[in-house]
Amino acid sequence: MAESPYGRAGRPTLEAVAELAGVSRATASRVITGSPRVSAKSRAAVEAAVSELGYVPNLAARSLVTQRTDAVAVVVSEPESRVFTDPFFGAMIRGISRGLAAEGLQMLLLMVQSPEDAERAARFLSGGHVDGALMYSLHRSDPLPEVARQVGLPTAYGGRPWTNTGTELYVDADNRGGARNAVTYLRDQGRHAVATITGPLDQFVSIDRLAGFRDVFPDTRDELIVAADFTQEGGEVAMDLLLAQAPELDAVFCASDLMAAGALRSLRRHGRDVPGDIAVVGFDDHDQVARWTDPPLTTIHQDVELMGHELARLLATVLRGEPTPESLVMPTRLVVRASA
Amino acid sequence: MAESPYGRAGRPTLEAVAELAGVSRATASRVITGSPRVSAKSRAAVEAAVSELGYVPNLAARSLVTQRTDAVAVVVSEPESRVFTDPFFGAMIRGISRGLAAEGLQMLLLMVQSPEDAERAARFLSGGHVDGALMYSLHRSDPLPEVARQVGLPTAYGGRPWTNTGTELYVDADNRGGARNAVTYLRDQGRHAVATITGPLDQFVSIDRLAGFRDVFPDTRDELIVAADFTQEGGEVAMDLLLAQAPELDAVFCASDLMAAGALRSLRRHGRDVPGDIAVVGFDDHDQVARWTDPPLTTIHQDVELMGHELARLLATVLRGEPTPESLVMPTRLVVRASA
DNA sequence: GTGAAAGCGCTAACAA
DNA sequence: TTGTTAGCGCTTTCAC
Repeated sequence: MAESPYGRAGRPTLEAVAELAGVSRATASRVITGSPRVSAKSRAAVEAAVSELGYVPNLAARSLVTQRTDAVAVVVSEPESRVFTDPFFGAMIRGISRGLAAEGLQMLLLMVQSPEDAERAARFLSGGHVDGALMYSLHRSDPLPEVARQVGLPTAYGGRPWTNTGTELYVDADNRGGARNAVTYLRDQGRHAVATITGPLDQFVSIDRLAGFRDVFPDTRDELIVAADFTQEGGEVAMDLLLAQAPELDAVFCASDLMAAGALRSLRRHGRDVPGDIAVVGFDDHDQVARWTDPPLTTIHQDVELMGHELARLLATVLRGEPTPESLVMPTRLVVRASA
Repeated sequence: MAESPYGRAGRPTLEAVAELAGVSRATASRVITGSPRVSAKSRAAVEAAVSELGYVPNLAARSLVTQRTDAVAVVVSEPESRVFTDPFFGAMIRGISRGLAAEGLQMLLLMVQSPEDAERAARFLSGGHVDGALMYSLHRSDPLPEVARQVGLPTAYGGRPWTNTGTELYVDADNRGGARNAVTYLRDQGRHAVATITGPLDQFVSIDRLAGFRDVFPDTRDELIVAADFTQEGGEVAMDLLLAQAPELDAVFCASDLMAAGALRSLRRHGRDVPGDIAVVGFDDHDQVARWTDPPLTTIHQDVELMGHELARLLATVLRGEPTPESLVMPTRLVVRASA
């Protein structure tokens, strides 16, 4: 009796397909991989065999020889509470997902919440299971970019990365320009005691938005600057603090819509009218947030989904071996609603 | 000159480790895989070589021979807009992620939004890249459970699956009991024109919650039952409709907190007092929603994160080859706040 | 255009 | 305890 052309997992192997089609394994492989050097006859026979057997290539075997996996890891190392609360993450993943799909790449989402997770993720990234990685919302102490660099894994970043060899590929929003825009608008409205609620200052996104604020009000005293964590709760607490230590303020620029929503809550609680007493501007322009706050939020618009899409394209370009593309800085714009 | 013990990707192979440690590849492999049949001396030598070289096993090669990947796919086939808006998904993934991590399994999240995505996911699941799959929030027409069944991929479901061979493993909440509880509470409060806003009726979770409602009010007329889509917007529109076609209603049971939040919005717009004119009960008890609505939501509590965790454990048990565990139905309980 | 054969990097018998 | 050997399922020269 002949050797079984079925793998140990019970699924048909290329061997089985070749046998049924009456060709060699090599020819069957050529058909599967879409090589042009196959006769129409062989191709038809192999295709028939594939569908009759329900053959699906064993990806481990393939990637062992090709050294590729056609899969890309997306690393999100942020407390889960934020990932599923802040629309930013969803929009980013949506864009990445679509971009990757368009390039024929499978997206694998790795959520890293703890040092053990980071360890596991590092092993995964190093293990040759993916051709490249996408990382975003990185903090200064995140170890994964260094891991990727060491193992030579092609990586693209959402937001400017902390590692800086000058060769990192990234897609960023014009955070500084956007912030400058927002704060200029407040100033032009005649506000002169303008405060800001920043994100965590171990992220460039926060640093850049604060820099934009300072471009307009370089001499702002410390009482008007409070760092929070991009969450609604954080924004609310920060606003309480601002109100306590600088009661004369007449405007606040929040580095995210969610924090702005929290600030609005605090202001309502304190009986301050928005924008009458205090003007509020956010950053992000998330549909789910900015249009639903009371009053609706004046904010800086950025197209996060597009950023995710471009990020995926950038990495795909690198993976195809094409000349390294340029990093991208995406434009932002002010959207005026009722809060300022 | 000797053959290079470095793989084509430039990373050291087991061969290199073995050579540096002065042992055979087999012994090196034993150390890596944690076999006890190795002398302390060899073990030390191999471990030293591993860390000196920064060796990481090639997972494709390993899984080609072991037929395992130690990775599990989590399939979420729901419009992305819901996935990142409804806290349910985040909580579930968080629980799964922790459960899988505790079992030493890598989680791979596959988001399926379109038929092409489903196609790609099907190929991925069939390709031997994962040892098992977790699927939840399934609709009747989702093709992936059947794919998993056909290729014999161990799978566990969040919520009762539509495929029914009697052998499916699942973790579900006591949806019917919870709904019954909620509606009984409303009846006991003296409400007699009780309406309900259901989820999509191609999901068991919606069917079961509606069944619980009917357990208490079997003769409810059609005007008091409106199907929505689990979103806040859907809940709002559904409430508008209810108000129009059954203006006498004095209570409404919503099959999710998000829909309840939408209903509250509609009621406020129509100038109806909650709970004075109309009592509202939700389902889920999401921290991020139920405690923040105005008024805070009376709702049915379920521990979604725990469900995710148990789901992961169930699958891990199967993957270890242990006797198939029992499916789980998790308890729910009524949490009374201000809306009813 | 096609097949034979080599080998990707690893684990797991089987011997020693 | 250790090494030798035989593959896992696939792609890809290299001849024909």
